[in-house]
Amino acid sequence: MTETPTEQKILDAARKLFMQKGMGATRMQEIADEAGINKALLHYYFRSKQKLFEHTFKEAFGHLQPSLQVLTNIDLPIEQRMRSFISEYVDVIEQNRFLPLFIMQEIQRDPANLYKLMTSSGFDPRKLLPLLAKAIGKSEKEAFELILNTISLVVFPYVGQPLITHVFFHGDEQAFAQALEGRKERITSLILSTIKNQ
Amino acid sequence: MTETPTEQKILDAARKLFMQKGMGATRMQEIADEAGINKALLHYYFRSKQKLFEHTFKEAFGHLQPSLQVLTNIDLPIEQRMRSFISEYVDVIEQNRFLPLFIMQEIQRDPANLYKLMTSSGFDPRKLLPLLAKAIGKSEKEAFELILNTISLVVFPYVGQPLITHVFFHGDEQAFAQALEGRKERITSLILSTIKNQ
DNA sequence: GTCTATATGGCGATAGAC
DNA sequence: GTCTATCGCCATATAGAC
Repeated sequence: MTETPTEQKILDAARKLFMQKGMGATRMQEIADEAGINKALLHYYFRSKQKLFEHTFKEAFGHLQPSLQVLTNIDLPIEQRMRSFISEYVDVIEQNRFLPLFIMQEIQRDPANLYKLMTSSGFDPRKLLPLLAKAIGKSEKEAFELILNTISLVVFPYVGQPLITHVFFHGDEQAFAQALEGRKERITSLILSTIKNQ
Repeated sequence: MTETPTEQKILDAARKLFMQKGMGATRMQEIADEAGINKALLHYYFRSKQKLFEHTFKEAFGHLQPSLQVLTNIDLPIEQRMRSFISEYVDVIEQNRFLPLFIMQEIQRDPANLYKLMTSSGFDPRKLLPLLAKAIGKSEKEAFELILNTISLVVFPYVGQPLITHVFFHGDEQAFAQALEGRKERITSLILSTIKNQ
């Protein structure tokens, strides 16, 4: 802890660039320039690009955990849980735009590692299905579909953002952001409509 | 047309590897090995890696075009159009499992190129919004959300498949496929419920 | 058309002075 | 701790023999 100013500058720069361009397309030189320091210093503080990336990623991924945890809070009614989950999940993504993309990539590369990352911070999605099934009074199959639909609706727009922005907003990212305003609430309504009885 | 056997071998190898690993992570050497020929031959038939990639991508992406076209068929009622679109889109993906991932990667790499690819085959998503807005009797903003939600629900499970299979089905891909059975119809119902008046 | 050998350039990483 | 200079590798691409 208690990071040095330089270390902090590096992390800020790395986060920003990884967010914008992803790990593969980001050059160490760019991070150094953005941080206003030399390329060699990156390797002095973090041994490799991979380690630097993992560091910034874990930091960001950790922010998702609270929103996942809320799903398992059986003291709240299911409607409330879903509402909070969607709201917090979207907020975190908005502040860490590269997270969905990274997760997509990591899903293809090593899904087991990603699962380990989740469980190691105390959230096991496998335990989620029985919990949700009971809460909605339906089968685990339907609980699975509930969570699948929710994540789909929340995450996809951000993964598709470059194309969506280009096609529908002529490259204007602010217009894209504006189009997504209030989407949290609309998704919530749509999802909740699927768990009403009948 | 009438490709030479070597050309065909290259295309088969390239398609397979690009789909599995993406353009950035696939090496020309790997393609040559998979095709059973030499690296230099790749450049003899296709001038560059970029050109080879675009060639295979266009081929695969072309399979999606018919399902997109059906959206613009104003002779059909909107409910029918959405139903057919979802059904055909899912069918194509089921038969080309890596296509969503392929497209995801291209979205990040070069969205403008992807858009050009769509329009060049006669489908312009920009013209879709006014069409859909009229059909559902709502604003273009709501038409945008309609198409966004639909694609999200259709595509996401396939992009997330490796993680989903690992977490919820302990690696059993058949169980995953089974869980998605009938999803076409469930998505359709959900989507159609959003375009009913009020 | 197909191969071997090599040019060319970029990037991550390191050595070593200060 | 921070810098300059450079190494070493790998990937795309090309030259040229056969």
